[in-house]
Amino acid sequence: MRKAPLPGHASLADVAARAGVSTATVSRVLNGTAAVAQDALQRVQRACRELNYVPNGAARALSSRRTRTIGAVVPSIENAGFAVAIGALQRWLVTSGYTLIVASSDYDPAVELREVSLLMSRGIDGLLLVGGEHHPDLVPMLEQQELPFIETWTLSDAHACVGFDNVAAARQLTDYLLDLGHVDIGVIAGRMLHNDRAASRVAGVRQALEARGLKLPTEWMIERPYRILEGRLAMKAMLARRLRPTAVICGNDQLAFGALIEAQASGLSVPDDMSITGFNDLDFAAYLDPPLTTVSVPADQIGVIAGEYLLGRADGKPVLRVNEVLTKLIVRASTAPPCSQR
Amino acid sequence: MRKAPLPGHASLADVAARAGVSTATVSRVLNGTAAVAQDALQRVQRACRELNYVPNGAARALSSRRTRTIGAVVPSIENAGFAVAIGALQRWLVTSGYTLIVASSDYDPAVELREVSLLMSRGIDGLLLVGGEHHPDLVPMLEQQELPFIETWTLSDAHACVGFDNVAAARQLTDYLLDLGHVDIGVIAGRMLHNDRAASRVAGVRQALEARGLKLPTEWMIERPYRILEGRLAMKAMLARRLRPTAVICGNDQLAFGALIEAQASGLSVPDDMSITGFNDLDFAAYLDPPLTTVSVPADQIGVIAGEYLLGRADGKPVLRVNEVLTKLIVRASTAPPCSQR
DNA sequence: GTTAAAAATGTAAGCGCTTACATAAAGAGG
DNA sequence: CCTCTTTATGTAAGCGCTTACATTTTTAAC
Repeated sequence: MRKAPLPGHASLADVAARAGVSTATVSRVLNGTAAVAQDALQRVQRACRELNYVPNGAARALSSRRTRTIGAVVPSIENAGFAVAIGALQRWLVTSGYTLIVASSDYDPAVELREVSLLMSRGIDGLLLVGGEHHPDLVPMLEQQELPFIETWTLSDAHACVGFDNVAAARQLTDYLLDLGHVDIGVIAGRMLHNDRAASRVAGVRQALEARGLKLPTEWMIERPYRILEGRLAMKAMLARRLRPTAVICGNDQLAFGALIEAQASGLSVPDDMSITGFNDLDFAAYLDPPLTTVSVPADQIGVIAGEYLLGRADGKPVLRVNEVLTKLIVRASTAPPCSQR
Repeated sequence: MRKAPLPGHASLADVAARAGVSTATVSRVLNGTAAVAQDALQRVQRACRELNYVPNGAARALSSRRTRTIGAVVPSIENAGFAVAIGALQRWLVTSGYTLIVASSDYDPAVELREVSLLMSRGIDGLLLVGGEHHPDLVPMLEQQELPFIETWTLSDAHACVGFDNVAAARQLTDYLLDLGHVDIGVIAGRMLHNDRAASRVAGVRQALEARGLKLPTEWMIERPYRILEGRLAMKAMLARRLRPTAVICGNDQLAFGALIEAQASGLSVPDDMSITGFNDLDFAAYLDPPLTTVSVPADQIGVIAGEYLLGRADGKPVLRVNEVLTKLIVRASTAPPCSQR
C-alpha cells in the first residue's frame, strides 16, 4: 500500500529512489554516520530538497531507540525561575538537535508522577525534575526503566543533581542579618508541603539563629504560597502580632515584594523600621523601593548543566553526578541595622 | 533477536503472552478502541502491572500516525505572558493524554523556522505560533506537510488564530488618556522588528491620536526591548527632550515599571506630573506605587483555546478558525488628567 | 434447534526508519 | 597484474505498535 508520490510526506525510500541510491545511503547522509561519496551525497541532498523531505521522528526513534527528546517536569512553568531554566535548557538542547517536553506538577507529587509516566510512554531520553521530594513510586519507576534523570534546585546524595544548598544559602542570609545586629527575625516562607527547597530555607534560618542561641518564634513564622498578594497578607498578619520582628526573611522575591508594600502601607519605613529580604533576585528586585536585598540563583546555569548531564548520559559519556552552582547574597537597601543599634 | 524478559522494557507482545491473549487485544485494552471481555481485560491489566509495562510512544506514533504531541514555539518562554499560556495549554493537553514540546525563537524568524523544522521532524500533531509575522518559508512548509497550526496573540484573516486586536486595544487605551485631557502623549514601545504585536500597539496609538487631529512626534517615540531597565533608560531619554509629554504609553508592564521609577527618580510625581500606562497586567502591576493602569490579557485563555483548536483539528472535529479573547482596560492610579486640566 | 447478526478475538501486514552484515568498488603493495 | 585492504554501497531484518480483515464465539430471533 505505497502512498501516492505527493510532494508532501515523502519518505526516506522516496528520497532514495529519486537519488538513485539505497535507503541506507540516504540514512548515512542524513545522520552523517558513515562516509558517502561526494556525488551521491549531493544527489541525496538535492532529492531531499525537491521532495520537501521531513524525517519521521517516530520511525527514527523506533529503530534507533533514541527519541532525541528530553522531558522536564517543574512545579510551575509560570514561576520565573523555572521558566528561565527551561528556556536555557531548551536553547542548549536545540544545538544538539534535541527537543524539550515540559509539564507542570503544581507542587503535587501525584501529578508529578502522572506527568512523568506520560512523558515516559511518549518517549524521552532524559528527565529534569525539581527538588528531591517525590512520590515514592517515582524514582523506582525511573530506575526500573533505566531513564537518566537529574534533580534540580537541590543537592542530593543519592541522585544526580544540579543546584545549591538551600540550607546554607538561607543560613548565610540570616547570618548577614544577625551580623547587622538583628535579633528579632521573622520568616514569611513559601508553602513547605511538597517543597523541600522552601523547607530547607526555613531550616537554614533556624540553624543560623540557633547557632547564636536564638529561636524562631511560632508567631513569627508564616507560610504562604509564592505570590505578591500572599506576601502582603502575611506581613499584615505579622504586624498584627503583639511583638514584631525587626527583620523579615521572605521565601522568595514575590513574597518580599508583598511584604514590603504592606509594611510601607502600615507606615513602617524599610529598612529603618524593618529589614526585608527576598530570594532569587528576579528582574524586579533591584527596582523596588527600596531595592531588595536578596539571594541570586543562576537558574539559567541550572538549566544548561542539567542539559549537559542528560545529553552526556544519553551518549554514554562520563558526567558529574553532583553539580553545585553558586548563589550569591545580593545586599541592597531593604536591609539595615535595627533601630536599637543606631 | 527477542530481548530477555527483563522486568523493565516489556513490550506489548510480552504483555499479550503473559495475559494469554493476542497483541491486538492488549492494544484494544490500552486504547479502549473496542470492547474486550471482562476477564481478558483484567488479565491484561494485571500483566501490564506485573511487567511494569510502559508503552513505546515511537512505535505507537509510527503505526497510528499520531504523535499525541503538540508543539509551541514562542519568542521567549521567560516572558510571563507566554509562560502562562504555555502552562495553561499543557494542563489542558494532559487531560487528553497529549504532551507539549516548547521552543523559543528569541524574536528571530530564522530561528523560529529552524525550531519548527526540528519539531516537525521530531513529530507533532499541531503547532502553536505567536503572532502573524514569520519567515516566508514557514507557512508554506506547514501547509505542505498539512500540519495544523494556530497563531496566537493576534487576529489573522488568513490563518487560524486566537488572540485580540492589538490595534484596537491600544486605541482604547489611548482614547482613555485623550478623554482624560492629555494631548502630549509619548510612547515607549517594545522592539517592533519581527514583533507585529508591538507594532500594532503603536499603530493603535497613532490611530487614536490622528482621529483627534494629533500626532505622535518622533522624539516621543522610543523603541526598546521588553525589560525594566530598558524602560528606565527610555524614560531617561524622553525626559532629556526639550519638551516632555504629559502621558507615556508603554509597550508592556516591564517597560512601564522602569519608566515609572525613572520618572519618580527624576522628581516627577506620577500621575500628577505624568501619567504612565503598561500592557498585560502582570502580577506586579497592581502593586506598584502608584498601581499601574494597564490592559489585561487573558494569556491562560489563549493557551486553552489554542489547545482546543489543535486537538479538534487532530481529531477532525469542527473548529473555529478565529478566536477572539477579550482584553480589558484596567484603570489604576498611574493615570490622571494632565496638570493643565486641573 | 437452526440460523443470522453481533460481539470478541486473532492474524499479520505494515508504519518509516536504522543498522548489522554482505557485497562491490577502489587503492595499495609487491 | 594480482591479492589484500580500505572504502562505499546495498540488502534486509527488525524496532513495537495499530488496524483492516478473517475467524471464532455468543447472543438473539424465530
